[in-house]
Amino acid sequence: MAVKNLSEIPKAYNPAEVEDKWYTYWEENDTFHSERDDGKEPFTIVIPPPNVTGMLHMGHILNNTLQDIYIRYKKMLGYNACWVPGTDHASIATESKVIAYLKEKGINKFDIGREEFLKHCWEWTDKYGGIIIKQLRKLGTSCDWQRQRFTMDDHYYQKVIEAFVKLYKEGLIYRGYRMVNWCPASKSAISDEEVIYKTIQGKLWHLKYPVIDEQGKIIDHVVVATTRPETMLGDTAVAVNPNDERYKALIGKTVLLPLCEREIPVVADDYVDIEFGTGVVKITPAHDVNDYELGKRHELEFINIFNDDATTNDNVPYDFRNMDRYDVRKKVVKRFDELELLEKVEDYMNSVGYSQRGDVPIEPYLSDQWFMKMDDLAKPALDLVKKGEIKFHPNHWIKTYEHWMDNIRDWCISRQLWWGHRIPVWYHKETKEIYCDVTPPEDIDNWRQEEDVLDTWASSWLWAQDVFTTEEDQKYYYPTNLLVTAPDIIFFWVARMIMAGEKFMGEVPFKDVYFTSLIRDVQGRKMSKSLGNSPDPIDVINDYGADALRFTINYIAPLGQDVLFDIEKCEIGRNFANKIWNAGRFLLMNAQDIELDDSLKDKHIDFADEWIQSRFQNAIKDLHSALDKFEVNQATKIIYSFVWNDYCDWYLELIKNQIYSDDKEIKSAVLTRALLLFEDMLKIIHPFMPFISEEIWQLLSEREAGDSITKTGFPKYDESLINESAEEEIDFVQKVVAAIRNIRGEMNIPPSKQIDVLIKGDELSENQSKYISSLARVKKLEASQNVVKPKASASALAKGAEIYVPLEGLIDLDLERQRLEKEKNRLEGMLAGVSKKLSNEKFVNNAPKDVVEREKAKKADWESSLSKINVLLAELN
RNA sequence: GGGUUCUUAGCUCAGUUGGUUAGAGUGUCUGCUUGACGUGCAGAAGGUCACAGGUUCGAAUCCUGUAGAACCCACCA
Repeated sequence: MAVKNLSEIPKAYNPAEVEDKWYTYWEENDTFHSERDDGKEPFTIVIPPPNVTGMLHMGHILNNTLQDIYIRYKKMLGYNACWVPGTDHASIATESKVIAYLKEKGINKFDIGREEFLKHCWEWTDKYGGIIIKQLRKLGTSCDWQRQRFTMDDHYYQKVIEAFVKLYKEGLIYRGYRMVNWCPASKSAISDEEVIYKTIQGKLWHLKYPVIDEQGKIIDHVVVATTRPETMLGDTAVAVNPNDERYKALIGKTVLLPLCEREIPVVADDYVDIEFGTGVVKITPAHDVNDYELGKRHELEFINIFNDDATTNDNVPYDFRNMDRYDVRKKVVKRFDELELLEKVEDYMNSVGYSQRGDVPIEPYLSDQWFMKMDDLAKPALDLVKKGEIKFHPNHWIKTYEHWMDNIRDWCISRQLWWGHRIPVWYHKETKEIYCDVTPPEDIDNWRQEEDVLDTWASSWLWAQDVFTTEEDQKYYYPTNLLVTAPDIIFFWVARMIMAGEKFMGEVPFKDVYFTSLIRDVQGRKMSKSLGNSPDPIDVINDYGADALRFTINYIAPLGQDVLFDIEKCEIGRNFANKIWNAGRFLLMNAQDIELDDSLKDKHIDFADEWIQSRFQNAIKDLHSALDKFEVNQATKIIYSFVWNDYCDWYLELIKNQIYSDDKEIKSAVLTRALLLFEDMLKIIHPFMPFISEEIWQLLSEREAGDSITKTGFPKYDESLINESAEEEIDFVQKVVAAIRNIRGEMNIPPSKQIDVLIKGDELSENQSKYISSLARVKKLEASQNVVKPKASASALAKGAEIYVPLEGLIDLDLERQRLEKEKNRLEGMLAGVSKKLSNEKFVNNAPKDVVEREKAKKADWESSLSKINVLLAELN
């Protein structure tokens, strides 16, 4: 083995120079492509498809880094890892963008017609659809780009239609005239899940309605309280609670609806809360969900007063027509005031449903829509999760999922849009007969196809199964293994994919679901465009490097809790990358002028080698365990502390003597081992930081064309390398060195000044002396049980051994006394605790034996230390 | 109204079934041109584990309650 000849390795790692280079290399060499291979077990992930016109944001970074970690990790473990990327057509989101774009050019979609409009949508998709995909490459994602899919691909489109037809024929999809959530901005129905409730400071208007007798004479007034006075134009009743003593006489009477001059009944219904407002409710059956139900119970008239954009229609009095709903509100209130029918206006905090996409208040609206029956689909999907066939991480999401599934209502799947999967239903022009199939009716001229398209989620719910375009592929890769997604789409997507998997495949779509953290800013606010608190990940990558961003975001992201992200936190990852870089640089620079020799790797071994191997095996073991439990931030911490603390801070320092040895063979043996371990270390780093690990791996020796660290195996855990006695020995060295450094620090002894050290304790091995001397900068080191403390010296304890540093002329007795007093106090405190425990009979009798034994050992240990400290203190005086 | 999660060092967070001296990063302070790295090295200070009860020989950890925070669901005219 020979390291590459390096004229100069830059002092600081420069990610910008290496990242694009390796991504191109990986793509050119098909590094991420997966083919069916029956001899290999697949590990499959389907990407949560971002909106085709979307831009990468911080949430995507966390999400996709996690997927990439698992794909690269599993690939290195020998699985046939396949990560299918793609995008979602995002029906409503994309359509509104195209509409806005056309509007600027003065074009209305209805003027140009469906076909023309869809052309614009496809142009838009082609123009912006590649952006997020390119951005993902900057992050280093190892997606199988040859398998890139789009929810409007021909094959996928066909599958969506087939699913609809199947469910329709089974009676699970039906058409109905129902009250739905209407988005006046997109002029479409939306599902319950697309309604976001916001708490809004509003008002409660108290309106007086005249009560009339049979002759039409006003005999009284009732006062109704409403947050939406404009809907009074559609009122067809007034309701009171049947048990409300105040209004018993009113039931069955008639009210003359002001402005409309319509006579409407007073009905009695339990729905009315006696305590709330005036106890009298105006009923608008066509524009309120509760009023709708009440209207059906009392067979009231349903008067729709709005057009599809929430302007008033011809069902309202002439003066109020063709006005925006909020203008009508003002006008209605004003007129009531003029008529002296406005009793009062109160401030009122109200929860208002907004359209998720349109960001305007939704309007409950009666219309013909398509619905999917949920009960039969939800039950098995719930069972799969409850039985553990699909595992949620963290698993508390099961409760949320269960609650939703238990209370699920039918899903409104039709959208009054054009961009999407058009519902495969045709209506006979004459007979009104309904035809539903994957192919249009033969006598197509006699039929009219349904105008509506499907909800985006009624296409993406097939994602896990239909990104595979051949039966063989589907059979091989499905069920997928892991889904990584944000919890905010648990209902939209996760739940429905589980339903679709069970319904169409008879099998779970994935075995594990990892719900990622939500990324917030340092103040804990959601990242949003309007707040401007969402950094552009591409800027962050340019400033810090993709590896740094990847590592940082996982390092700070706990499983299941929000992440408070700040760009400056990327210093964690950048510094770490730089640390790895410099460790490699150090080894490579020293290996330049010698021959590395694999046959030397078992020669001149000492316990530093055994120690680091043991530490490394432990790290591998812990890493597997953390990743198996989806504790990815724990995994990053294992890597960080092994690389930084064990490998760099101690191991490299311990072997420096040998690296600088004049004996070429020793030097060669030590460097060979250090580099072999370093190479293994790069492999465990690779899933987390693919670029820098590839870069250095390629520098370590001459590689074949197309080789990649990605294709190497993950280092195998080897229990025989666990070496507890080596760990013990180095632990002692570390403690002694730390104690001496502490004395140096506290006594202000400059690092450049060499000191003598005496240790009263067991004699040291040759290696131990060597290491302690060099790491603590010791001139003369002596260790034995016969050591006597020199007069003017500072002292400390380490694992029972007494350490003396003679400081004639340098020692500050007060400082030394303080140091020892501090240690004495600490020991006394701990001793008091353990003594109390051991003198408690109940503890001694009840606690497990090994716990009691441990406490006893502690006590003995501390007592011995304390007495030594006391002697040292006495000697000071 | 129902539910979920959370409250540990100045800040951000670990702390696995209750049992070592409650840890890390960052920030602060001190020292360091030590032949990889100042994006670094060494050292130090800093915590009544939100509060109150309870269970237990023993609680940051389990239970109950209180206060506070975030989110989800339902929804109030």
